[in-house]
Amino acid sequence: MSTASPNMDRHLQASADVQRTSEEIRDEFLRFFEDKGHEVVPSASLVPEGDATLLFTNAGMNQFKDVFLGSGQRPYTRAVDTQKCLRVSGKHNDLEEVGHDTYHHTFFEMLGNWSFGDYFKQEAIRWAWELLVDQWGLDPDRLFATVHAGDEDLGLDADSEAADLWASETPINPDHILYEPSEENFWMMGNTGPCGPCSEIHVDLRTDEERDETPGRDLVNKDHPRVMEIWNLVFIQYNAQPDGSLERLADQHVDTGMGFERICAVLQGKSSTYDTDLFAPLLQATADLCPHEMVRGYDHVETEDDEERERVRIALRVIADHIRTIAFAISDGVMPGNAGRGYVIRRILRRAVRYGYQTLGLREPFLHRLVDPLVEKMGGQFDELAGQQEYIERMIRSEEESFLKTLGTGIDIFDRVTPYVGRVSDEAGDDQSVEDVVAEIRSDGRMMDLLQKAFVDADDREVMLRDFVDAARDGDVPGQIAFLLHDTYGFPIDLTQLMARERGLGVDMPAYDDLMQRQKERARSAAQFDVDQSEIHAWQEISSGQSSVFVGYEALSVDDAEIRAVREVETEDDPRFEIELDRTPFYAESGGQVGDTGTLQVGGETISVLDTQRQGERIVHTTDRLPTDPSGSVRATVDAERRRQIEAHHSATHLLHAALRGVLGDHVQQKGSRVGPDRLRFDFSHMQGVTDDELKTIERIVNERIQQNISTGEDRNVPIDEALDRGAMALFGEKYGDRVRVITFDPDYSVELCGGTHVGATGEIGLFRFLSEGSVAAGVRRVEAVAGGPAVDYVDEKLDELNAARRQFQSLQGPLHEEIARLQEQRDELADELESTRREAMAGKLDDVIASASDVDGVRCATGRIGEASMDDLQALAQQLRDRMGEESVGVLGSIDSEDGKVYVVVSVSDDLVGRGVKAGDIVGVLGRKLGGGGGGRPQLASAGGREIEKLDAVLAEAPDLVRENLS
RNA sequence: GGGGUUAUAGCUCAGCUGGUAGAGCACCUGCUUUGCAAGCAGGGGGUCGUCGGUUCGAAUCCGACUAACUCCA
Repeated sequence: MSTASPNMDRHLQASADVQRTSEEIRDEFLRFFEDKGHEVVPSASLVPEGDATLLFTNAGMNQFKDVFLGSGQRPYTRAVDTQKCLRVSGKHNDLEEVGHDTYHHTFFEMLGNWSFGDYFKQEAIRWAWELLVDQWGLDPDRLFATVHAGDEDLGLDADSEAADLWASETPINPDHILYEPSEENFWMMGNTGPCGPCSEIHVDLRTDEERDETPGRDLVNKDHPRVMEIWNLVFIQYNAQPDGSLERLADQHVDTGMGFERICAVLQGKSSTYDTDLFAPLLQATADLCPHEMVRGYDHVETEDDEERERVRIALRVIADHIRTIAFAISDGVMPGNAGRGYVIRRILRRAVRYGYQTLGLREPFLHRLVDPLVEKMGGQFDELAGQQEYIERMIRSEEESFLKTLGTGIDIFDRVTPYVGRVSDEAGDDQSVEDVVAEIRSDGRMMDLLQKAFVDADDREVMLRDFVDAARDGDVPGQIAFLLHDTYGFPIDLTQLMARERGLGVDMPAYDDLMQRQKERARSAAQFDVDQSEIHAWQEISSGQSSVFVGYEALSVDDAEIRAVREVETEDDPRFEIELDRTPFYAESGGQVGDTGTLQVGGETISVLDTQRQGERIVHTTDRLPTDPSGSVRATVDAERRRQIEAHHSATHLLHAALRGVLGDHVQQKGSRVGPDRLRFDFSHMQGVTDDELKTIERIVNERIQQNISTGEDRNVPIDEALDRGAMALFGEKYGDRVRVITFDPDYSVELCGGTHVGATGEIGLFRFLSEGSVAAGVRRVEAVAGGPAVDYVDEKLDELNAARRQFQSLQGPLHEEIARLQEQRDELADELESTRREAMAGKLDDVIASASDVDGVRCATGRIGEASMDDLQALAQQLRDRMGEESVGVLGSIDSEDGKVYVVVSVSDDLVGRGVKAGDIVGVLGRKLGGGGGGRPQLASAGGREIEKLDAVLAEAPDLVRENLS
């Protein structure tokens, strides 16, 4: 395989005179269908909009799911697109396999043409053939079409309609039309819902000799690497019912998918997708960065060692594949992190770095340098990539750096452990030598520390050391160490294995796998407990008709609403009730704007609405009770003052968003927001902290816009394309229909897609002030701010505080902060002065103590009571005493801390006496016990304390005798 | 959501079984010196993440919280 010449397959090449580039292929596909009345639709984000069941967009149909389900509509009935897709898990694509073969990818493009209740099988089949054969010149003799063979369980006959159309609409060899079972040729979205038979086009890329030997039709759907599916035409014509039966749909749809990378390989006569021009620049750029002489390029790995060459090529493929995934994911707003989508991307990035590090010797950040060739190749089609190139590069770079750092600590730990493993292994036969090594480990504090972290199961140190030695005797790094490296320090297990191999050692994998298994079980069992404690009752229908119509853009109260449904929700605290109305002025929490509160008046009762939330199509009012008679007319009134404050904050958020982009740059993207009545919070992508100067500028711009009193432009029902053309900012992770609401504050300043409520003109916001700026995740900053009344309150509060502070001064010449600094300096000086006077005073007492020293067997023994003194003071004094008395001396000082009700004693012993074996700790220990406490310390200076204050004098009097005992 | 680890000077980190907080680099002052990561002497700089507990005494032991790293889901 590694010796495969890129030109080997020239005989397969569609038309030798035309070698299409990937850009041309993509473009020709889009144009082909555009000419047939299809709307060219941009790829949806890799982050699925409003679909919690899906981590990443993984098929072309994701963005049209709502159309097939009947819940959404589009202004067109025919569409064509290339969809960015990510497949990083699942049975058909194990991440760890990508790169090892020559055709799997984590990121790929899916070309597709779509019919929403418009054309059906006939056109889909005719056009597919026309594009592949007439335009792209594929050899008809190498093409096969499969159709659904029928399914008894589903009660379906064979799709002879499709088979007949292949025969009548195309000149395909009738022998090449094959019937395949449901598992290959029947498509379902889920257990229920839209589904239908499909028809696949396969191509046979084998040599003529091979084809003569075995007919291609025998190899279709047989996982033959050279006989593969290139296009899947799905005919959605049924709706699967819960009972398993199929109902014919009124609207029939076409959903097709053609793997872009694969068709490029076919049209360029390559045997692998990695040989196409899509990957060539990435592979070459990586090879160019590789410091190894022999790695000149993907097809030029100059070594005689076939295994080594394949290892290098695998690494190149892994990196070329992964950089696409990483860059595209980041461009769609995914941040590498330690949870959810971000964690997936981080893992992929680390896998790429690992291959570069291990196989290609790339020890410096390199991935970010591949963004440039990638943008060069794909930026033309995908603006989000080209537009954010710098941001993507910085993001990847900082992620690479942090991983290399992680690797660094891992290597340090590994290097601390392995020498011991190596030595035990070498001396395995000689028990005495092994014991010597163990003794050395015991005295190596940091090694012991590591072992304790690794061997969490071991009851004591001896068990731990024995387990360590057991593994080491076999020349294995213990699995516990490998697991610690992986689990705690993020050091990949295969790197541990590689480095062990380099040192002639192994890794105890069974032990490692066991620990890994337990970690997984822990996580799983913990997840099971995660059920909501609250019990939700079923909705009780009160009346019927239209429901949950939101009228809150115009009105803040409705007089004659009707209750449609109610239910009870039992929570841990109080019971809560939920009410749905036919129409409501209450805004349900959405787009960061919190839900409205207010009241519902039913009959004579007034019920408080505590919160308003959206549940699917329902607008749900949360209340603390239900009306006695829910059938009456309802007067629904929103807390107008609160709503006004929310609107001020929401409009301010839009002004802020625009100002942030203006000041910091276009890489600023909203990552989340919360708009409440009292403050607003706004998260956005930005790599560094926002400086005080920048905040000031932004704040000033927002306030200028407020003062300009720009009236709010509200356009409902704008086609999404038109809105985007106007430069409206759309958010990742938000679901937008085809018609959207656009909020504009000056068409040149702020245009956003938004469903929230706003002030009539910016002047109503009044005032805008930042409260804080900080980080919430790598690359994401959060600012908090206030607007309107709360902003005025905030400024008032600050001014009051300032004024109160200023009033503290009779006359204030300079600015307040200078005055405070001057006072602080003064205070510090005074404190120093006071402290030194206090110490002097206490030191004065030392004179008396020293003067009254008695002679105990030729040693001067000074005892004294200092009065009130803290432990710290007493220790400092004892130190002084020791210094002043010199050799052949012992000092005993006592003091009382009447506040804490404690008594302290400190004993000092001169160095020469310490040399003779007198220890201050011993003396003080005895004294401490007599005071009802304990004590100890160093031989030179030790302290003790107790609760029995009244015994201090007696204890001090006994001290000389004690010293005498210790002298002997 | 559940584990593990870490938090000590501006930076990188030591500080073992509780007993006066340290090193290297950086910084300041002086001396020496034309070159290379200069040399020598002296100096400043720490609420030991925050709060609470145990203890005569806590950077060290225990608990809670915060933040960072990391694994699993």
